[in-house]
Amino acid sequence: MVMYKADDWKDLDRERILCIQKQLIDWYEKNHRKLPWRETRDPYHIWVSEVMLQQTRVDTVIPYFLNFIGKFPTIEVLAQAHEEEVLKAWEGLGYYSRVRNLQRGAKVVMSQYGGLVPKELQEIKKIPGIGPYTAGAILSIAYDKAVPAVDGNVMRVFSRLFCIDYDISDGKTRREMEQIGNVVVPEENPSFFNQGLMELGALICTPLSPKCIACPVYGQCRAAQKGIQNELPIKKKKQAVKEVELEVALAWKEDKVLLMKRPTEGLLASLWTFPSAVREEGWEPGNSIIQELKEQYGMTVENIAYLFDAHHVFTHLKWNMKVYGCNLASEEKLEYPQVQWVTLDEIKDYAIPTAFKKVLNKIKR
DNA sequence: AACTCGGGGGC
DNA sequence: GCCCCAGAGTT
Repeated sequence: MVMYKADDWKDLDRERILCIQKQLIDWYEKNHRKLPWRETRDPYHIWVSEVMLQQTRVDTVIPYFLNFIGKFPTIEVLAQAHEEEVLKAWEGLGYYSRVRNLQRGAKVVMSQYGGLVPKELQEIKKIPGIGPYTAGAILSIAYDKAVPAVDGNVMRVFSRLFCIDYDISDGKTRREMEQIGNVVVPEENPSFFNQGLMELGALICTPLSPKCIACPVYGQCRAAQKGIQNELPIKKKKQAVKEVELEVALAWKEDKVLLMKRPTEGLLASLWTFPSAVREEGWEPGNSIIQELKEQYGMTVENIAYLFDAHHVFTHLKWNMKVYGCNLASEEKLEYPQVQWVTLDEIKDYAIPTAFKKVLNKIKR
């Protein structure tokens, strides 16, 4: 069932590479989508778009990108912004540690690189949040450097174009693919070439039912020649989803509800949520959250009542949320900055993950 | 090398 | 409801 070895690219002749380069770049020039981050060569704007696109589809990213660039138009502004405001601009995008890395990166560029995104691969990779893919994307798109930018789209295209059956969920496969990228990326217009590969993966060479009939490199595609484009790429790893019961407390004081800032590491790091606790095995309903409020903040719950259920599925985790209304002992003092009483109007200023937005929406109804 | 980290779209 | 989508940091 193996088609070609992954070192098949060594057999690629110059003529074939030139053909793929020309057809892809021509196709990209005629067919690429007009997107906000394609209107600029500002390496910072490219950087922001690439970090967003690492995790989210184009249609979702567009409004976030415009808002983010509007609020933080330069590296300097981002470096000096309050983290709360930065997180708020990322609210709903997910993977919140990435935007904290982005801001860390902005600070590094200001302090170590005179405010300019470095142009050398070795240097740009040192910046927090910039790995092999993002480094290649910024250098090729913003600086016209002939380096590969291998993301999931590109690995899928390569696996089909060259009939490579390596498991793309394996880390070393990406390094193999990067070697291929090094061979095929042109000195002339590496920007359009790399973006062309990714655009092809997004529009034509899609994960399911690829549109080979419209593909500019159909004639060069070894998988299509064999009719096995639907069997590629090979991807083995699958994640199991764990289910947990999460108790959530809606603690009211007059018209205000209690919010808490989550720890700076782990799931939904640094975001604001209602107090919550994973239900302990064998505990009475409600007791886990009562215990959490007591142990973490010295708060005493006077009474508690089950309100409703909500659900949220993460990649590897499902929360079955049990939402409780509760009253705290009246004399509770809040000496923790990570604890706030907030009106439903003020809540818009806090970065709240989608899982808890769902709970919020149920309250408002 | 294995694990962690969100949320959305297609069918 | 079940399937799919990804790249970077950490350990």
